[in-house]
Amino acid sequence: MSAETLERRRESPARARILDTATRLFYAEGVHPVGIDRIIAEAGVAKATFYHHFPAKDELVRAYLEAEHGRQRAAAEMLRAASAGPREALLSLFDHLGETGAGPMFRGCPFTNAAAEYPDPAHPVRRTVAGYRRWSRELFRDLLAGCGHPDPEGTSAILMMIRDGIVVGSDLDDPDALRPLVRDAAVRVLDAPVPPA
Amino acid sequence: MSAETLERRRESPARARILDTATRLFYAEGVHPVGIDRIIAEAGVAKATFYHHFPAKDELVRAYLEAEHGRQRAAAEMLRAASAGPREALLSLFDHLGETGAGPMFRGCPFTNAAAEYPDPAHPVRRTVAGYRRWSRELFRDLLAGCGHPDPEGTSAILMMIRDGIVVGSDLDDPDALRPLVRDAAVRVLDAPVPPA
DNA sequence: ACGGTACCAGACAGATCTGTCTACGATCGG
DNA sequence: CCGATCGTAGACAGATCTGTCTGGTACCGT
Repeated sequence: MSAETLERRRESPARARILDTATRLFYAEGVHPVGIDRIIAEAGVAKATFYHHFPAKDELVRAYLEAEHGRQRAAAEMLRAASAGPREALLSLFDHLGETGAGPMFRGCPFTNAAAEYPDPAHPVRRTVAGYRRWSRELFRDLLAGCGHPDPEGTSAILMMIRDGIVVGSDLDDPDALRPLVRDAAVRVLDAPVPPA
Repeated sequence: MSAETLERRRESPARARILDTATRLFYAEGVHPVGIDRIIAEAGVAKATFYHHFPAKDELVRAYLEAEHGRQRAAAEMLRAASAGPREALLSLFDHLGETGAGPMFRGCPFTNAAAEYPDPAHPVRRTVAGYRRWSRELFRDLLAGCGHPDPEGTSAILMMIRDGIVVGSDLDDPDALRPLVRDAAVRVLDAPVPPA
């Protein structure tokens, strides 16, 4: 198969319709409860077309998560560019997280939600989730290093805890009660004295 | 139906076998992927017996979560009793969380995992999850109030974020790297100056 | 004009799943 | 001894699900 063929296939409007529909349904209702039949019906696509673009449902799940990863990378890059410095970028990342979590369509983190449906850590979907989380943690770490934090490694892991807590809590508890605490939480972790250890 | 009948039914060994098996399988593999047929086969119980004790699968899921809630209540009470004061109790709760997360069978929080499989917030299973989270948050709040913290309300919500971050991270990232950071994270949140707000 | 590719429509196999049902044995209080 | 209850074993209906396959249409580069 030629490179142009692969390229054309990746840009196919049918493929885009499948991926858009899957993104909407997977995020709103979960992966396993949403069947292929439903996706192709709502995308207006034939079954053969679906299996032409995606060899199996799991590959569609992976593509859904990869696309989400791409969107988050772009959003993070925009926030970083609009911020005065690394510390402001970090804090606006958390503000953004709190705002997203208070939106009406928020249903938690697509990655952790998907991971909950794939118990096997060796599964390709789980590896995709792991890749996203690695990127997220490294983003925190690099911004911390950029603003001269004495412990970027450990603090990035603790910021990751805060991040997970915001997305889980915004989904399962009251997101409006959580939102005003988001920046406070990040600042507490950022400005706390690092233990001697 | 008499009160004794209900009591006998609740203590039935067949019911206990069903619940134990369901607990093991639901936690390890998720709720939807584990079918009734598999549960009754591994529990050594007839199908009619299952539907005699549980009107539907969702009720079994609820019972599984309620039982887990009970175990966590007992564990928290033990830790509280063994601690010198509320602050020590709080910190040992987090230590306990980190240790559990590093165990070989750890698969994340049973409640958030179950919630990820039930998108509808009005579903009985989701209400059960919400009840557990309310209890957990109030436990934090009361311990904070007990050790004279100036902002038990907001800080309990931030500790809840840390809690969620520990269970998610222990499942999806490297639990052994996370464990030494757990107490540090809790202390940073506990001892940070409360913003003027 | 022709071959390759993309696409639609839908039947189909084979394997799930939940929940109901029949039929029968064991135990135990009254 | 009798009726209620608890239990086992398993067939069954009805609705899923994934992935394959057939058949036909349309475009596009050569």
